[in-house]
Amino acid sequence: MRPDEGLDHPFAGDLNWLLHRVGAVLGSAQDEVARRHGLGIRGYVVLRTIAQSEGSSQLALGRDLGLDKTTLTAVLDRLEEAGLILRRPAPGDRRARVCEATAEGREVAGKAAEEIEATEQRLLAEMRPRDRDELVRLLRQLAFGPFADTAPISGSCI
Amino acid sequence: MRPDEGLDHPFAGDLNWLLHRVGAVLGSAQDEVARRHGLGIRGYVVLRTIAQSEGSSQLALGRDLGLDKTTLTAVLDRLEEAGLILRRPAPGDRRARVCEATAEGREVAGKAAEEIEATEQRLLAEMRPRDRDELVRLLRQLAFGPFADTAPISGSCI
DNA sequence: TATTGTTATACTCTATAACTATA
DNA sequence: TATAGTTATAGAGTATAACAATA
Repeated sequence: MRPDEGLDHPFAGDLNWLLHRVGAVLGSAQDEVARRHGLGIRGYVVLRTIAQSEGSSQLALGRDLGLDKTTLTAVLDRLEEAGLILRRPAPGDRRARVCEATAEGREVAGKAAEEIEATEQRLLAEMRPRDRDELVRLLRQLAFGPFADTAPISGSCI
Repeated sequence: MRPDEGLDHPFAGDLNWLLHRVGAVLGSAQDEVARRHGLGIRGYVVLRTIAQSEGSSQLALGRDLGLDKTTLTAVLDRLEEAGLILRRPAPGDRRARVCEATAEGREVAGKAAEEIEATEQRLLAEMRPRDRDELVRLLRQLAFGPFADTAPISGSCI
């Protein structure tokens, strides 16, 4: 890419547009992979989080991922129906339920993760690894800094 | 923010999740501003592009912004109904129509743009300007590099 | 009285395809 | 036969509020 590529585009300097445009291309490619594993990208994110965490409640899960509880209920319903997760009453608070991945759920999450990472590598093949890491570092700085305490946003594509 | 903030989060290293999370927080704040001007964030993006360009056809507009034609038709219908744009037959190709902003459309686009930029500055107050510029540069490298020729994606939040 | 989670409703958005008009 | 744009329809996703159970 030429260093000035895209500079004539009306939103070439607009952070929000760039985030959504790059996220849309990467996200739709990864969503396609997730669908081949019987999940959407959102189902994948939720399942993988559950598989990697130790029995967190639904509200805690929603806070971590920026999803509100009604959206999360629908996603968990599908994952549970597919036998990928279980919901158990939380020990110590009978209002809450904690989610656990089943053995099959962990297997699906792991296989999907491998393919989804490969998809990212393929799409980012032209970018220097150092730039990719820097991009992640800068985004993390926002996501876990000033943006960390934002209320859940459902229409967030994930 | 501590340098290791968020590193225990299951998706702290996932580029796609970070893009969507940061985009959701920034995007929903800017969408709220756009709504106060009678637009959504997508209507704002389309209107501003039209206001800054010289009579481009609808398909060209869609290609620039990554929107497909059916989505764009609906957005343009609302902008035209609100008196912010006009659609004229394209000179030289009577199938096509070119879009132009009205005086009111340019005024609304300009005022909304000011407030939307201020919103970004407020949310990014903690980030060094150099880092913000680097973030935009890296995203642009993808958006106008390997991602440039991706087909329109409607479910892209913008 | 507040919190966890579910359900119901209406609303918006999207995808697909069919369609008109023109090239 | 291909392209620019519109319309129709069905499906998915979302937001809001109300609700049950528990704290």
